[in-house]
Amino acid sequence: MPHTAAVETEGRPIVTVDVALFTLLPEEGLAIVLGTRDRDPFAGRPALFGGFLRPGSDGSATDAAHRLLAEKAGLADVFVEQLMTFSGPDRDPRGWSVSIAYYALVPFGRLAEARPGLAVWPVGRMPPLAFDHDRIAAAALARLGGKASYSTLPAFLLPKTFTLPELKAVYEAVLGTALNDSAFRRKVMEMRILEEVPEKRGATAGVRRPAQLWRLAADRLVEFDRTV
Amino acid sequence: MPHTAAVETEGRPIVTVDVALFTLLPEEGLAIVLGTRDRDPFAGRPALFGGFLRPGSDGSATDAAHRLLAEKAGLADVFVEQLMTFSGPDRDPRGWSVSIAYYALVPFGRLAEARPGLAVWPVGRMPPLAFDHDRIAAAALARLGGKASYSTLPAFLLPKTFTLPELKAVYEAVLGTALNDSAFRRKVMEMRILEEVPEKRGATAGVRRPAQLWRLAADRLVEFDRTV
DNA sequence: GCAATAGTGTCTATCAGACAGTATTCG
DNA sequence: CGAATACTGTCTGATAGACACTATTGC
Repeated sequence: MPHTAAVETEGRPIVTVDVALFTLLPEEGLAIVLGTRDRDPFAGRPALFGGFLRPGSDGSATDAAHRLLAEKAGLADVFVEQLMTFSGPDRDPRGWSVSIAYYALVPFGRLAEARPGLAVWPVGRMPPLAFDHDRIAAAALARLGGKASYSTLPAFLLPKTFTLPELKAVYEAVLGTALNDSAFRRKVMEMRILEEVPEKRGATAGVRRPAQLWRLAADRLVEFDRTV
Repeated sequence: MPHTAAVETEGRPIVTVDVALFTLLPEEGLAIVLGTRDRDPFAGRPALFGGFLRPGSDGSATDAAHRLLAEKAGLADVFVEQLMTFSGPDRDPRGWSVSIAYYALVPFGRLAEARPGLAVWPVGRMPPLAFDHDRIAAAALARLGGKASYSTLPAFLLPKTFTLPELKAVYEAVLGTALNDSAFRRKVMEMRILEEVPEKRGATAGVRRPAQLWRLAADRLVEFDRTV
């Protein structure tokens, strides 16, 4: 007789996975990318990319997060990290529910390949979202801001190669504060988190000196023992 | 027909809450407090304090964590914080499962009021645990060590009132490294996280000067913008 | 050469670690 | 008074911020 006999099958909560996707707008800074609820509850409302966990086809909640980003945002190979899990009787009108929440970061340029119809809002003026997604988005933003200063997290909002002024700008956008230029360069160089790309970014429109291109030395998120 | 098939096609995963409880042993430092599985799977094996989430009676997963600590460890009013959520088809032999994991901290003295029969193991030599609880315990330890240096977290391993040498010792135990005495005192004082208790701890056994007693100024966890 | 941005060098203030020195208790 | 631990003061080295300075491009 299998162990499963003892498993309680009544009274299990709804289990969903919800992903708060962020990008960096060239002008307006950090922004959230949202889908639209296509059915009740909250039909028509902007929402995180979410859906039911599918035991059987999903290998883990993280797999589900990637699947949902592919299905609902049209994006594959995006940086995803677990945020935390929200739960309770009232957060979903369909019943007692658990949401395993994730945040994800995508470079602005990659939105061209995303599903059409996504909404992008600067994080300062987000619309009201479905369910308790406002709360999840706020928690994701807080985590982003907290983790940015001691990790390579903000770099995942940039394309694979980037210049130091671009890297500094994205740290400033996520941290919400200006950084000292020479100190930033010094620390980033001392921490050896970057690899030089043998190429420079030529002057774009205006008149300026082209900047050295770099890429992350490690493909994964790296945490520092100090601050940028 | 095996029950597992029904479980997985039924569409909702098993949802449990598991709590890794830590304490501070007077001699051996940081230790984990474990229960014993009283039924299959893993009957007789040491395990975190865990059980099924109970929608209907639990108001949230955090409520469930407190309930499980009360039921299985006999402890109420313990510091509890969400760690992260583990999931997958193989982590529980009963089927595809989600575990919302928490860590909890209790002063050693309070174990006197706990349920008898709990096992306490220094974190350096933990036995093999049921399910994937080893992995959860390792993640909890990593989080503890990471968060200790910029928060009041370690203080929740001490009784309500404590001396500065005791506070320094618990930071050292959790961080696994020695701290500079005068720098520690300076920083703790500058951060104003402590309130003086108008009392001193008299010499216990040996010969020594009694130390000033303090308590946390805030009842909740406080995070710093620097390191201790 | 000028404008504009990229990148460097250096001074200084701040903060953490080292450690000597003082304080307070018990026996 | 000596031993032991609690606590303080001060020196020094490391690090971050400020900011002036140099470098490299387009026009």
